Amino acid sequence: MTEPNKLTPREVPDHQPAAGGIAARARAAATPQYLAGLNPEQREAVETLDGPVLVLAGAGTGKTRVLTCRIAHILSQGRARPGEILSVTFTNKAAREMKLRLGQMLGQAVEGMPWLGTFHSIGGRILRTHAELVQLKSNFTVLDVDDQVRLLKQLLAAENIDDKRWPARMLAGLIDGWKNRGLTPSQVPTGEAAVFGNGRGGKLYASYQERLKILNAADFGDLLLENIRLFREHADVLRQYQHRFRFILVDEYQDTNVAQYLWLRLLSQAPVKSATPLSAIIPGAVPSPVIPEAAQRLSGIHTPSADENSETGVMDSGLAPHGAPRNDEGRNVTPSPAAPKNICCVGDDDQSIYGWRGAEVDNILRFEHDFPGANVIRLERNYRSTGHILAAASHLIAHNESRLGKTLRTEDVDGEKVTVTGSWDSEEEARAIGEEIEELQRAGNHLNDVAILVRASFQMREFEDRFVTLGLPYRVIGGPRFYERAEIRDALAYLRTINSPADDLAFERIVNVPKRGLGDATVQMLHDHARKRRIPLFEAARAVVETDELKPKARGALRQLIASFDRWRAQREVTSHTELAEIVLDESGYTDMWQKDRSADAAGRLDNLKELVRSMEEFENLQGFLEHISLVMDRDGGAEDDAVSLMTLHSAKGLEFDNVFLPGWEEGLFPSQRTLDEQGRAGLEEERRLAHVGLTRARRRAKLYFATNRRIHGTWSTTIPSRFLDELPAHNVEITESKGGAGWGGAGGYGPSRFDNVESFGSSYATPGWQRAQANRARGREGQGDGRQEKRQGQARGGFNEDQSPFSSRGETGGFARNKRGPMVIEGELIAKSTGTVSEFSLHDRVFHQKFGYGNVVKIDGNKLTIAFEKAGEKKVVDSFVQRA
DNA sequence: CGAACCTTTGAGTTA
DNA sequence: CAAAGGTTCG
Repeated sequence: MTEPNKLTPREVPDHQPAAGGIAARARAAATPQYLAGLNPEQREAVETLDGPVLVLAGAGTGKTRVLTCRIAHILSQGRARPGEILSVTFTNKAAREMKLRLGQMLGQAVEGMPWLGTFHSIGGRILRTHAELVQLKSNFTVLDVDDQVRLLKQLLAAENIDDKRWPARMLAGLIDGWKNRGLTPSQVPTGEAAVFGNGRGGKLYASYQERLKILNAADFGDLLLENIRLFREHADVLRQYQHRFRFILVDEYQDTNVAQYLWLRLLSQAPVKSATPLSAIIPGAVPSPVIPEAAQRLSGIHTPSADENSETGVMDSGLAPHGAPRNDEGRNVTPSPAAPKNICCVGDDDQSIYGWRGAEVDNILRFEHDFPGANVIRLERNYRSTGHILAAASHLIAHNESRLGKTLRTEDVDGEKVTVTGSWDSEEEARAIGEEIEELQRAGNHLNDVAILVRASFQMREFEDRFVTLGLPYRVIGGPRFYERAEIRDALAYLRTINSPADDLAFERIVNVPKRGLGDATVQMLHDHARKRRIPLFEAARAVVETDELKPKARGALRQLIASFDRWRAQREVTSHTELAEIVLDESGYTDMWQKDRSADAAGRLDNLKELVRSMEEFENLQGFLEHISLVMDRDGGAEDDAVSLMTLHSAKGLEFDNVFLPGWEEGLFPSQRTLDEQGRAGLEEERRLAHVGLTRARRRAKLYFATNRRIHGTWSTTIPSRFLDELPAHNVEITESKGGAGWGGAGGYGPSRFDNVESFGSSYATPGWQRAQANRARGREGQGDGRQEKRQGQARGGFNEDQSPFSSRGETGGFARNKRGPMVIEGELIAKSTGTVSEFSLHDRVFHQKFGYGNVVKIDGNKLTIAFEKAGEKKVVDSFVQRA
């Protein structure tokens, strides 16, 4: 959660004190400066240090600010030392942001907060300290999803389970889900354990955990689950931490899952004086109602909601999942031996968007129950968005039933209305947005103040293509994590194999990368060998090369590989770890492999490898590097240049921009059909919260889009506008025509007209537009054949009659691609945009492009080049985007 | 063993 | 449509 990356005048009431120097700290004794800029609610949230506090902080209300000020307050009041404050966030980015702000606030007075970090990094850290107690060694490896799946595949094979019918990925998902809910193998409800592999799911989970211990490895879920197990089984260790953490702060509390909840609950309990059975604190420790509750949920048995609404004050949907009975007596109302610690959770139930990852909105809805005597403080003053945007967002989210209810206020001007624009298809949508961005740019806006937020990442491509053509700089935020990229994982696998010869997964990953002629057959026989003698793969390999079981070729290659590793391990003693990494990548032929690779991303991969080596410098040694890499490595930043940000709605949480474009508001895509199918009404509400998050990212302009046709799985289908558009308050919304060429709308389109019936916004399905759309969809189903034809049909349906359409008379004789609309306009735009300067490239030049790879120039038009790419085909690109190859 | 070709399946969000 | 998995042939 990163709050303002930029302070606007509107945020004056929320203004950050200047970095606190000595003077600032001297004054802190009187009215600390960090308190001065806070509004009364914020101040209450900062100053209420004792007992449990829940801060319900709506979007843009200064959540991060409250958290950091609170820490500053605790420290300056002398209530705790930095090492006695546990402060957890979800992302590294949020943790970094808080550290940064704290540093600014307190000067260098604080060396740093050792226990400020993500759930996973802190969990991992605690686990390493007590690794032996959970059958691990302190240098255990954190597995990524890839390793997990490969391990599970092996287990499936061992059990003779057909991995077609029972994919390893599915099992990985199930196990992950169980871990998210804090369930060890023995605690998984039998019914649930049986759903996989003809009843063998539970068994597989158990053997997976066993294998992890043998490999000295933990997966992400273990970082918390094993922590919980540690605390449960070793009360003395738990007590030690309970004692240490005098204050606990939790960011994004609405996103916590059951495991995180249990973990927090364990830690937030004051030290237990008498021998209180842990089961009194942790329901999961003994058979307890909480697990069955979750079990019912997953197995699809929805128990009708008991009427506990009056108790909790939560408006319950009456439908699962959130409406499931709460079993308060079982869960945590058990009288505690001591009052809960000073725990402060900050969150916003309206921004809970990680239900699919196991987050329990219930955690925040139920806070007052869990922590009796809790102070609940609402932050409702929004310092971010204009009136219209805030009104639209509030009205939308008001359609949700499961919420605590907040009313965001702003003192800002109304500003521009939220716009809704319909386009013919996703291409036109991208074109329209591209144009609007250029317009904003011309009006003096920085591209850094512009973001496009999509529901699903596949939507990004169209924008990227468009921006490349326009020469509009952009950056994709999120995307695959740095350490998830193949080349990084490969490099790490080499280092892991050096560091821990028992890491079979790592060895297996690189044994034939680059190709050494050690294929499946060889690996299989190594496996057999290893299993028979109960030794790691690497040792098996060492043994096997001494026999003649392998063909000479494979034997030689394997022998050489083993010799290399022996050499590297020896060098480890005398070389720095960064140098070693370079040597390894070099001598293994790995960098060579990519240098020879002619594909578009090869250059980028080599860069990533360099970046990896560079990042190693921050660590003491190889060991330390490997311990943290999987938890700490983040996406590459590079936010220096002025560029449009492109990301998913999920990764936009915590950010804000002056101008926010929200494309793809169509049924099926947003709200996502899959969420609806899987989660029903709760899913719809989560999607709506996502919409709310999207809107509230905008400071000054929020622009929504929907397209009538979209390519799904490669085929075009007709779509209908999202119901969320119907749920916007008409007063704050303006319907505009798509600018990306002749509009299709007019009297016949459902764009404008669906908002004619101004007062009927609440009853979505009654609007004329909705009905038309429904009818349209029904017809659209008839002929789903050739996409192009589909489009033409749709065009007629969309409401053109021949006279209205500027292109209809031209038909297909105009000499333009049939499915390209308004090519003249585009051409004109291109020419107009052309700088006129003669390109430094000439025909047939061989060039390289970051995204498309190698190609030849086939046409030059000012600074616009048409290039035939070897892989990507022919594309029109601005010359500054390519370099001579 | 591995490249080349063919078939199938799947595109939702992530620490 | 694209990636991933399977099959075939050199």
